[in-house]
Amino acid sequence: MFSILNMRSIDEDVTTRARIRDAAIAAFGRRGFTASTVRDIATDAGVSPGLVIHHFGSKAALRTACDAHVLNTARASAESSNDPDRLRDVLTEYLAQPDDYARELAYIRSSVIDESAAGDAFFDAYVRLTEQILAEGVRAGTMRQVSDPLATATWMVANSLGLLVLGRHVARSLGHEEFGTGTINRIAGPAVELYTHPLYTDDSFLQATRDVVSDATTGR
Amino acid sequence: MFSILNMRSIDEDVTTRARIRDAAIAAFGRRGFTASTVRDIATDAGVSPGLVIHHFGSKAALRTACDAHVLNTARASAESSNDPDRLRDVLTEYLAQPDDYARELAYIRSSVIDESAAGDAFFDAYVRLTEQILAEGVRAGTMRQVSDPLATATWMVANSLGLLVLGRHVARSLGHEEFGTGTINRIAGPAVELYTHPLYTDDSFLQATRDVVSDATTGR
DNA sequence: GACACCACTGAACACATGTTTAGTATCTTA
DNA sequence: TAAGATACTAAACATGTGTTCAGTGGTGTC
Repeated sequence: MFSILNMRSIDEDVTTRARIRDAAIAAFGRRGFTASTVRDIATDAGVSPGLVIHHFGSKAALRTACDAHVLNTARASAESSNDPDRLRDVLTEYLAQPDDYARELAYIRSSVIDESAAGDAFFDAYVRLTEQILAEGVRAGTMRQVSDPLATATWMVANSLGLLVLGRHVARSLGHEEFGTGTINRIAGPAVELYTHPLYTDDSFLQATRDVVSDATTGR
Repeated sequence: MFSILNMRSIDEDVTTRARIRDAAIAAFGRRGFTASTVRDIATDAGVSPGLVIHHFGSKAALRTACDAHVLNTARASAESSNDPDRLRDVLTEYLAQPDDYARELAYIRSSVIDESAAGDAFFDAYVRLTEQILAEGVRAGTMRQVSDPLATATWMVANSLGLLVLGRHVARSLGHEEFGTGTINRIAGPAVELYTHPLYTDDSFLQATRDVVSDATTGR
């Protein structure tokens, strides 16, 4: 309850306003926006409920401030460098150190789950980033040209974010107490393995899938 | 509001109790458990709020009844046949006809997102099913033996369920109004393509990943 | 026909919610 | 130091919540 407050990932802004915002980020990430109450956030921040409204205007505006602090920061740093060599995959970076970025990850998770303009923007930016990474990989010869870059990038982003959203289940499935470094370490290998060595031994299932899809798309 | 009530996927149980349960399934799937109110469910079912409690005892018990109706049914049918040749991937089947199973899919989505024993059981059962499918594929020669079957199965389940959980984003990313048949048709090909033709042209990234993981696991 | 049982409603209850308000302390600035 | 703004609290308000309760009408049973 207290140990979650001093993580090195969030800058040490000690103003009361920042303390409230950080408590809200933790609450929204833990229980979601609707289930989090202004009173709980105020208690976690050691403050009266009225002060939360005084500083942010409303619970919805508080959420917007949290979005700006977590998501927009992550999104901006993902979009920051135009140099393809230095493209940074922010989410992967966060996921690589899940214990240090636990709050950011939890907040991104809940933003992406419930309807939120900031969550939408994050997902879309992440797809664009992945498209760039794919294109650059092809140019560099490290990746194969895929048939549908946009859909492939979307699928890969859904995979990464799906790991985050379903982290609790993934951890439990692997016998871990909670989602953390151990879970990531166990999953990363097999995931990259699937991207490196094909699961299927021939094209038959791919052909079958394409046949079904084209049947559904053209005639019925 | 009314058209969502007559779908062919849900059996035509016309008792009031069943009408309430179906309205609850729709509400929980649409807005989640916490955000759904007993009053809204009662209104959708054309009934007074008191009757909802009269039939199910409490909102929590109503949820349990919905779990039993949707998740346990799906899970049971996934586990039903012991014959590996007839293993049915229920979620894939649902996802193949997203318009027909919209309510079930939405309900599974929200069950898997928020903490729910039924959602946990569904995920775990789905991992076991995937492990069996992988093992059978290797035996039949259609799939390659992976290095970590449990982690691979967990990752694949997270991918499939991630597609469902993030369906809204996936649809938007592909320019679709909403998540439906069109979205699935566009995604299925590239997804199976990645399972068939490797993304990476050599082992270097896989090796790098394994080095990082083993470093983190052994010494620090 | 009387009785018990059941589905069902409308109103109320107790509590939790986001927000407002009146008032107090604390800080800033001239 | 005086004054005005700002940070902050305690209490109240209005509304929405899950649930309860008293009562009504219908249905089947002896």
